Amino acid sequence: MQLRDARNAGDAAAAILRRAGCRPTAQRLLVLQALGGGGHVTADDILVHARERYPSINPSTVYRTLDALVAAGIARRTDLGSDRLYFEVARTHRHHHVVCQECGAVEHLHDAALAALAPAVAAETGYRLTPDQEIAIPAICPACQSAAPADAEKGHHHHAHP
Amino acid sequence: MQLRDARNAGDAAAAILRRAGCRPTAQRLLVLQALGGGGHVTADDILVHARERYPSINPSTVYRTLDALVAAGIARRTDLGSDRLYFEVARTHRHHHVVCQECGAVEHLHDAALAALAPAVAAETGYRLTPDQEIAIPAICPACQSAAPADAEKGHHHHAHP
DNA sequence: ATAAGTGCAAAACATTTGCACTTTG
DNA sequence: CAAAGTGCAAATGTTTTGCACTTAT
Repeated sequence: MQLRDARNAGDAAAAILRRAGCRPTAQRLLVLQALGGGGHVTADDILVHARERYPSINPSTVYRTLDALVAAGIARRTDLGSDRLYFEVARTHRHHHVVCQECGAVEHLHDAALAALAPAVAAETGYRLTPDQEIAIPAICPACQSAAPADAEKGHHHHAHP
Repeated sequence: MQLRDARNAGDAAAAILRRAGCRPTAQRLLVLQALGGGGHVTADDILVHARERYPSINPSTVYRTLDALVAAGIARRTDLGSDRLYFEVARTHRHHHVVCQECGAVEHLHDAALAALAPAVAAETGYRLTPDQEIAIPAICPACQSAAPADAEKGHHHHAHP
């Protein structure tokens, strides 16, 4: 049945969880799987994904699992400028995000691209950039640039989160 | 009584409201006044300020007034990376924000300081920066740099919003 | 008078928490 | 079995909304 399937499919995932001191339950494997796409997802995205295979899973469980994964350094909580929290698999190297204001698409930006920022900020304000926080940069993605010359008001496409 | 006082003190403010097509009520003048400090405040900050002079003012009124002021271009809704919304008086020139992760202090950053950013973002991702969105940059303010060498965990000072 | 603005109570949200029950090791 | 994890229901905190009442013009 579903329980066993989920557990078998996620041998590597189970190991990841164990290493983090978490018991590999079906629910947690599904959360990890939803995160595994490499994209940026909300708790609700994860819940929806998990419910497909495990309908009884509860939001609390998703939130608690995410907390545990973040604490274990497996997941990362990311502010993308909206009112909800986003989560992604933790990467080893720091990166930032460009977020399309039209469709919500998100891309990574190497830390190096912001190299010039720290000195400029320090010079103007004396503030020092934190070495581990990510910066969310509102922007327009290439697809939306060509698709919608200037209709900011109406037809928000909202492609899925990439 | 309070009503008249508030109204007299805010002749210029009343004019601002009228120009925006808003009737200058005591409540709105107080919202404007709370915003007037030039800082970044939450709806609740404004509510607290307004209640000092007008105890019966309601959160809904603050929110509705802020909506109106934002729509009129008088106020600006600003994402400072927290879970609540911040508001400030709209400036004519675009600027960004550095936000101290230790105490919450906020400073402005001239758009020019980010001049190098747009080309770097375009080169790496193809995304184009939006001309009117602000970027919130998490950082550590000078005061917190010297005050707290490395106690990220405990003594969060949380000075008032500047 | 008429439209705009207000207060209140209730709803909408995303997220958190207390607690009893179930699962894992 | 004990500890960890789960579901459920209720609470949280911020923001929004419906509606009847008040105020500004």
